[in-house]
Amino acid sequence: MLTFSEENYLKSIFHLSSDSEPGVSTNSIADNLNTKASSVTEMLKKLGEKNLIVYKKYHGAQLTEKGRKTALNIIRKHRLWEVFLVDKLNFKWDEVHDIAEQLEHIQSEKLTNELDKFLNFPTKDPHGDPIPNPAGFIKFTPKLKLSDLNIGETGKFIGVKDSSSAFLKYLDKRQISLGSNIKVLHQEEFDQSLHIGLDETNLTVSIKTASNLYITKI
Amino acid sequence: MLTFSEENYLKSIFHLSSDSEPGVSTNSIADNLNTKASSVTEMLKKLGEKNLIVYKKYHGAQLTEKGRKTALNIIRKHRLWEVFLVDKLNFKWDEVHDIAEQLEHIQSEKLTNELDKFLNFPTKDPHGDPIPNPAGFIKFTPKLKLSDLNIGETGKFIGVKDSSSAFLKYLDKRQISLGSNIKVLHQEEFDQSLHIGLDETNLTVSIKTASNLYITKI
DNA sequence: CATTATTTTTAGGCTTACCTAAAATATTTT
DNA sequence: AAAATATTTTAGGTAAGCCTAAAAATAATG
Repeated sequence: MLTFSEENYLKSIFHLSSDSEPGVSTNSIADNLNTKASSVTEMLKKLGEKNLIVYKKYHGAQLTEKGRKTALNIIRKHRLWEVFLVDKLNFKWDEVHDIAEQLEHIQSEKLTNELDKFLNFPTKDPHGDPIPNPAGFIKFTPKLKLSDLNIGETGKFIGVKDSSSAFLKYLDKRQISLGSNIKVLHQEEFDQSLHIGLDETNLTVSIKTASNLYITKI
Repeated sequence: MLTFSEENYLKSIFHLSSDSEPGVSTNSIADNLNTKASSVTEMLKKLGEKNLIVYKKYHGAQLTEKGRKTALNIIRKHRLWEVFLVDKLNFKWDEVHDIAEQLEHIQSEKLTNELDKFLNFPTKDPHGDPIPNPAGFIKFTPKLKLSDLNIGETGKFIGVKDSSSAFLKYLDKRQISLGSNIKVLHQEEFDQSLHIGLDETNLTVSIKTASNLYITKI
């Protein structure tokens, strides 16, 4: 049985892990969790003792298999609850994160699995992120950004990098929604903004926006 | 914003309050929450400072209007989640309490109200207990027990006093379910057990069981 | 009504998860 | 590679919520 705090650290370490860098740094975790480096050090020691991470002083943390499974279970719950909130309770995709942050800590395997069944075994959450299965398997799709496309290419919008409420609301306003096909028509020289074709209309998005949209080439 | 602990104390004080006795005693709260009297004293001071209870040293605690509203909101969430678990996720009435104990602390008024709507504004939880409305109004029905009936009288089973998993499972086994009509046929002299008629069958229940079943005369 | 028993509070400790400030280690720069 | 900078850890504190044991207040009893 882990505390909420321990669970949040594991989740943070999971999200900050990349294939390239072996260890997740103390400061990056502190930033991510809005806490101080000294608090992180303390927690890393504890998680290390519980064999959830491998912690080497001054060299960051790496999830063990046990830690990874635990993190993925929390992420599974988070994303299932997000689907519940949007599909069943009429929440918008920009309103669900904070509530799911609370719900992800509810302990009941049966609950998680019954919820999964009730929602018809969804594979993605409302932001396009994949939902791990009960065994902790997660299907990663290569993360191509809209800004990576060449002029003339078309992509299908499948997820967001920045899932802040502000960004999600902005996308709603521009009517850019998950599943849309987006064609890159032209790129401005001076600010790299992209002219894109979306359904029957054309619009312009900044390079910053474009690099927050995940797509698959089609 | 209250902590889980503070919320649990308020709920406990609410459940232990009766019209007759003005204050809820320190020890009864300690028993109810499986904690020690000294911990309770400490918390009562804090809740008093927050104007959630009126606390007089050595004379127990009484909820203020603010405290009562807060307690009822937590109870509302607890009972709505229980309905959700039973009606939507196929849980049995004896499996929902512990999970609802966790879910009742989720903070989001919108979530509570959308859940209420999704469940079609239920008025009772799976154990027959009334669900407070968003304003904190709760409809109490007079609590008559099966053991209060006279021989020959009939009552409708509307709720349980003891909602422990063991008791609920026992009722399932005897096929005594919410809504059944129960007629008191005879009472044994030596152990006060009751012979009752339930649907087309007759059975015997101990006086202890009978005093844990709430009914309305019909 | 004084004595005994029970209940409640106080005093002093413990753990978790935070914090700041100082010390230690790594990394980068010259 | 030595000096400067950045990162991380250690040391020492705080608040919440729990604990045990002792003291104080209330309630029960002869």
